[in-house]
Amino acid sequence: MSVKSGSVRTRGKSGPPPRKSVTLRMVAREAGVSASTVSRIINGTVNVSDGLKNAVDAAIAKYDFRPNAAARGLALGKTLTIGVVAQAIDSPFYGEGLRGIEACLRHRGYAPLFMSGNWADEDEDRCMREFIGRGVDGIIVFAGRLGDTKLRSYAKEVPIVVTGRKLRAQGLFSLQIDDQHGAALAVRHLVELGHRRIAFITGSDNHPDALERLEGYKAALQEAGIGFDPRLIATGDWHEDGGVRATQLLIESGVKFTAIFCVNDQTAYGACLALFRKGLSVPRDVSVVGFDDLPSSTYRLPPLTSVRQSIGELGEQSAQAILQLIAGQRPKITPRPVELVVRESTCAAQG
Amino acid sequence: MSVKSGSVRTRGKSGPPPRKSVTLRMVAREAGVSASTVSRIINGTVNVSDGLKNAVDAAIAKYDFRPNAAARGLALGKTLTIGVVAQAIDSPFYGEGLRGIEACLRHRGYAPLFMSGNWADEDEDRCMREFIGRGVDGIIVFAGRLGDTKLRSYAKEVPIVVTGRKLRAQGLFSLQIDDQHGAALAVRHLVELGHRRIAFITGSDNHPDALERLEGYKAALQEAGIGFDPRLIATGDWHEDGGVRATQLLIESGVKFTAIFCVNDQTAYGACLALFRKGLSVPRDVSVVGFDDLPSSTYRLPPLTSVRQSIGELGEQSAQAILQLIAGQRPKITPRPVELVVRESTCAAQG
DNA sequence: CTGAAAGCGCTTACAG
DNA sequence: CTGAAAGCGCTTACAG
Repeated sequence: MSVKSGSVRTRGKSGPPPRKSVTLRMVAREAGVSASTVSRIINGTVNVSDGLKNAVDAAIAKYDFRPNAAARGLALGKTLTIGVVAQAIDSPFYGEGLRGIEACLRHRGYAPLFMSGNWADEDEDRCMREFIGRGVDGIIVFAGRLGDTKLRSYAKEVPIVVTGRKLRAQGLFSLQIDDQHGAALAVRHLVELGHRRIAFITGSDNHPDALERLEGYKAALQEAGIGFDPRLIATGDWHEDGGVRATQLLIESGVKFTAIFCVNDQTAYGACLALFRKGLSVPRDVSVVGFDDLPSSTYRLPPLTSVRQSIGELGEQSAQAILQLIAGQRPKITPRPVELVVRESTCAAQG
Repeated sequence: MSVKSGSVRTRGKSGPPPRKSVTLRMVAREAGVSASTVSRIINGTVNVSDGLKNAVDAAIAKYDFRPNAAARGLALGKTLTIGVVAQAIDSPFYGEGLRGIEACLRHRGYAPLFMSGNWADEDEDRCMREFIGRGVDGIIVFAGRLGDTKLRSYAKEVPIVVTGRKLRAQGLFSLQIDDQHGAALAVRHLVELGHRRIAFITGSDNHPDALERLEGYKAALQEAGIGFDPRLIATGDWHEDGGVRATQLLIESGVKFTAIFCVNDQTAYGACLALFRKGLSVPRDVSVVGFDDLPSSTYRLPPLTSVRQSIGELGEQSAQAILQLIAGQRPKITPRPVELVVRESTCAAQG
């Protein structure tokens, strides 16, 4: 933090270069018209003669003029910026969603402002306030955990789109995938392969998604006439590490199982590693199914069977929805249904 | 895109809620002082009596006042925003870097504006212009590929930090890791394990990082008295898929090898999968080493031996550097040296 | 069709 | 210590 005297001495020279901004007025003077006219031409809110348009375009090009976004935002009351709350920007899950959001937004002249909630309520709340202070035109809460009440109240200040809830309100839209159905798909697949002792590794802290997936697991079991055995349920943390630990516990508990359904792919990666450490082979000894179908699941050893939810697409849809909300329309968007992708981490039960 | 008549009818009601912004003046009136004073109190640029301060704080709290960032930016000539150019936001490599950047920035009141260059010069260039138009206070080009000349010219308009180059100039700072040394570390490790036929899968399009790593590979080989065999060099694309294809080609070419050094971890993941498909076991039949040491490499089967460069830390350092540049200081930051992390994808050469 | 003027909400020399 | 005023760069009714 301390500044060496040498650099103090030269600070004047090493400082930031003078940001000589080109303004609308300079362009206007060059083109021989008023700033208003240039503004209108740029925004296409007026019809002008080709000659005039060319003159203005030339002036813009000459000065390499780019309108000041802050000034524009102030005058317009909007910033062409969308706040995006995710839990962690480095996470295969969020990464994919953010890519979808960015891709969609960029085509419409909007830019995303990303912030991480770090799986903590206070952090997520801070993100919201920061976004509102920055005057974003809308906020996307991607797989967040902020309470519905809080969300509803923020929605009074700025349009909000959330994923993973049923919540609807004025200026608030939510997009939800069918977790329960997806989980049932996974378990049915295992049942069809002859598995009867199927473990489930859930996520931490009773997250709604985990609860729904557990319901789907139970439903599919019941459907197949298999009794629910609580000893087959272990708790992870949505990350690889939780999958490793939960699987170790499962093995050490001595309970018998020939397959594991994991609450998400990262948990499944961990489960596979724990199995490997115990000398168990996937799928020969234990079949494993994940949920999400992250891009990297194709490249796992063995490639992972998983329930696909197109997170990238969900991101795109969230972006579309927030833009519609901003435009004063009610979004009519439904996420694509989940589907099972069978790869090589599952096979028929032994014997 | 079309709007159903039903929603048109109710548009007035379903539109965005009136964003009744609380302004400095309202707070000032409430507190019985002028806007100037409130502004000064908020910014801490003045000493006031406790009574006055409390009154103002109360008024701020009462109205839940949050200064308008656009107005602030316009008046101050800065936005407290840093543009970050990455190639893809969904990528384990960039994800880790962006997390580091975000974490560091947030503590200083700055927010990152992310955009993806998509490995395309034009896209990256567009990001730069967009950022400048939005008046970001600085730009971080994280593992970008924009030409040095272009970068130098942009640096005249706004402070820039780039990773992966030697480039230095007024308002420009670069952070570079020692690719060559890292590659040599990997190959030496393989040589020590008795490998003599070591393949190298490089990245696409002669990216400088790939070139440097190739140099390191050659140097370590020479050091060990092993001749360079061009048939052992294959080209990937920095992604899993390229690793798969390159490895297939290597195998099908009939050239003998007992180890593969990959230009990055994702390529190594692909190599492992291709090996698996051909019935070859890692590390028993072929040892594999990656570069980056992505978080997920710990959880691969088998856990991957890799050259660690702390990308998250590099992100943090870039953020620190850009902040220093903005403050008019010359950054004095050096990335942590790379190191080899030995896991289970490498073992002694057979026979 | 085009320009002068006011205004977006904040900051900061400039005077008291 | 505090307020009135000007200014940041853009947009847009309001008049010609």
